Amino acid sequence: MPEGNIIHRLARVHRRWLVGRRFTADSPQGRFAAEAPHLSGRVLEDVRAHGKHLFHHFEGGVRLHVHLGLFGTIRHFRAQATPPSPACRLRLASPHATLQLSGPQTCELLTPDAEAALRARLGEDPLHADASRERAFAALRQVRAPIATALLDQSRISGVGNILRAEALFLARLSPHLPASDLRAPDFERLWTALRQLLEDAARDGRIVPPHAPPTALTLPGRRREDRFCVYDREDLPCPHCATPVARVPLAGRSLFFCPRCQAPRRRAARARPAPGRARP
DNA sequence: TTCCGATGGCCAC
DNA sequence: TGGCCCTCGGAAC
Repeated sequence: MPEGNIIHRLARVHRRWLVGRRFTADSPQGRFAAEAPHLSGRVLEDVRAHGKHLFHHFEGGVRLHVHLGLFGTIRHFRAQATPPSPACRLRLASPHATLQLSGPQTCELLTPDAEAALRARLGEDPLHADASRERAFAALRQVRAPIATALLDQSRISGVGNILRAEALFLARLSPHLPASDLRAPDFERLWTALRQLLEDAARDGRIVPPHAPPTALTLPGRRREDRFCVYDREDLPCPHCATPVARVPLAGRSLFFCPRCQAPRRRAARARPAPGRARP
């Protein structure tokens, strides 16, 4: 269930916990059986995240690239691991830790050059300390499609998924239908700030909880998932800011959630046209 | 027990 | 734009 925050959290945990250990690798499911021997016996040297992509650097220049897609999960075991599910694509085991990866969209070995080429195709990652907001702004402004569509384009900004898109546009009070090419600098600043805030909080806490989520978020027993969010998955529930029912519309095959009032399209500035039949002074 | 939808992304048309 | 792949939790029966 990954957006960029989850991947960065995984990278941070793996760096702290797994780097320096030597692993054996196998593929209970069999679909990584040909590659697993190339990892076995190698020491993990580093773990990096870029957007939704995770890179494990093993000694000898062997890179494991994982993209969890919509369904992928990584299970961690500090000591005794439970038997892997039949769908477990890759199991990495050391005496102190075991990882079980299942359902990834991508699980492959890369050379350092191939990893660099892949990362070069990705947009700025707001979670990278050296991310360039100027490049991100310029990349978004090249898109004529709605900003909601542009935000999911990983070659523009990397790591934003459907939840972050909805919550960040809401926090920035931007209409999801605004053409990205019409984005103004102050709009982008609010959007970038919202993205960074949501991603950083979620990477630390392990889940996305917007700062202005309804007061029921995470507190009431039996709470529903949608109570965690301001607009995502809250169709017809009141906007936490103005109580207008949250709208849900399909956009490019995904559900888009927004408040029709707080995120109303901005009105075009009225053109200065001289009144008919009246001379200018 | 069965079915459905989901925080992605690729491909064909 | 729609179909498809990957897996699994929870809703529906």
